[in-house]
Amino acid sequence: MSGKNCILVIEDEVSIRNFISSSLTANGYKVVTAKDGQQGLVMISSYRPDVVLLDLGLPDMDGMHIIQSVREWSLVPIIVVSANGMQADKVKALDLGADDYVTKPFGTEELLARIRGALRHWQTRKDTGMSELGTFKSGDLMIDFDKRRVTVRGEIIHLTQNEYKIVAILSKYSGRVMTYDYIIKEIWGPYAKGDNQILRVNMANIRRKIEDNPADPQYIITEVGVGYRMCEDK
Amino acid sequence: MSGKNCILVIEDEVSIRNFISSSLTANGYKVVTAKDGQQGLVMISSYRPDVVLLDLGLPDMDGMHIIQSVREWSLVPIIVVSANGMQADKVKALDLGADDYVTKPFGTEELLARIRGALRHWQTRKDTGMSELGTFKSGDLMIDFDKRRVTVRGEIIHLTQNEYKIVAILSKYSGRVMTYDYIIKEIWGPYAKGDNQILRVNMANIRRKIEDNPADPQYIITEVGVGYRMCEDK
DNA sequence: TTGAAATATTAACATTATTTTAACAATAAA
DNA sequence: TTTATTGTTAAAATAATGTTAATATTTCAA
Repeated sequence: MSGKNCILVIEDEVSIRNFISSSLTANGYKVVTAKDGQQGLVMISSYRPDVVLLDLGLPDMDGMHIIQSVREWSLVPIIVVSANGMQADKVKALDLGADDYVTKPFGTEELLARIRGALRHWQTRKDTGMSELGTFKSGDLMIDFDKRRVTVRGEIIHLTQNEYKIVAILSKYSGRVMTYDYIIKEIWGPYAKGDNQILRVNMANIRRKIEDNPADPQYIITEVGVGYRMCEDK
Repeated sequence: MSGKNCILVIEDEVSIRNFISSSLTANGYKVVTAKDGQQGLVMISSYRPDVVLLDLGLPDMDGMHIIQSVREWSLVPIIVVSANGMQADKVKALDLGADDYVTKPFGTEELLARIRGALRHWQTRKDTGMSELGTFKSGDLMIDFDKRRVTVRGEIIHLTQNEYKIVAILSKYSGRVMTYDYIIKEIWGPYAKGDNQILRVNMANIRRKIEDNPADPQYIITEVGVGYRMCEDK
């Protein structure tokens, strides 16, 4: 990795901007900031940051609009910063092409983890021309996409077609939240009914098969109101 | 190696039969004898010896015919005993599937060496299977791609053209799920009808031939909705 | 060439696996 | 607490696969 990774922080509140800025700088990132959407869009195109941290609650411009604009010409990872409880916003942001989100209030560790995740994904997408290798691994869980085989501690786990598809989607984008809607459309097609009951049943079955304690899942985490997230390898 | 190895001696001359029999018994082998071809064939199928010692000059039946008959259903090592000078016979016997030969007169040491060799080959073929390029092995199942020969526990399994192709495809990519579509296109060409009925019938026939319990297959596993998978060697 | 044997294909039905629905329990958010 | 969301279970409905037998088709030897 040559040089520091550059993070653009788009955030109107000075205190939060400073907090993020110093946290990231202290951890070896180069940081640039923008105090509103207008300035943010300009800086994305001029600075070409490696990651964008975007507060959804900006004064001058709807955050969704920024995501949309950027996605018209760039795939730079966008991590959305949203106020707690605004679940609908998270879903919408992810749908529009945001890569991940953190909820206020958040700690440095969480923020750094998300940024690392975004950078890693971005890197592999650039390196391998997507198609992230033939296997996924997280803890004792292993997925061999070539063989279409899932193992936990070496034991072969049998998954049905839909179960496998769900796990495959989640692990392909591990570390990122995949919205219910996205997963459902991916498996049952665009005309599937909006309800996520089937997905819930499938998830229960998957967890029964891959988790030590399905009531306290370690691999697939629920993000209430948003979707599921596969943990990245530790 | 549990218990003694069993050697079947097919030989019409009493003196030679007794000589061989006592030599082998003295060296820890279990020996059964047959005095003609007819009796020999019966004993191979009933006693399942580990090695067959076959005199080519039998009164009732051409030795070549015995080799041929046995090779239709078993790979048990056959050591041919031939009169000196019958070079053409040796070649023909080996072509038909004999494993080795000794020429009369022979000594105990030579005979024992040949038997040990045959047992060793047989054992490694059974144990490590593969090792030799061009073969596949999983459990008791062995496939010799060069000879186009499939055996289960040493017994030769006759597969039809299509059955063999299916097994060959699956074992070539063992451990990986091969989709119905791929297999069908591979065998019946790109314009085969999409239905997999034929494949299902073929699979039923294959399993009846190679599986201990076709209702609970150990070698070829079905991945519902996807395809079939040949188990990797255990 | 013919006819028996082997093989391939088709069709009908049995069996099994998966998906979906529904009712309710547990948990998290407001 | 109250409500919304998610988890869980079991039964019903659906779909996929296995199995058998009858019917073509091919192969091969006389």
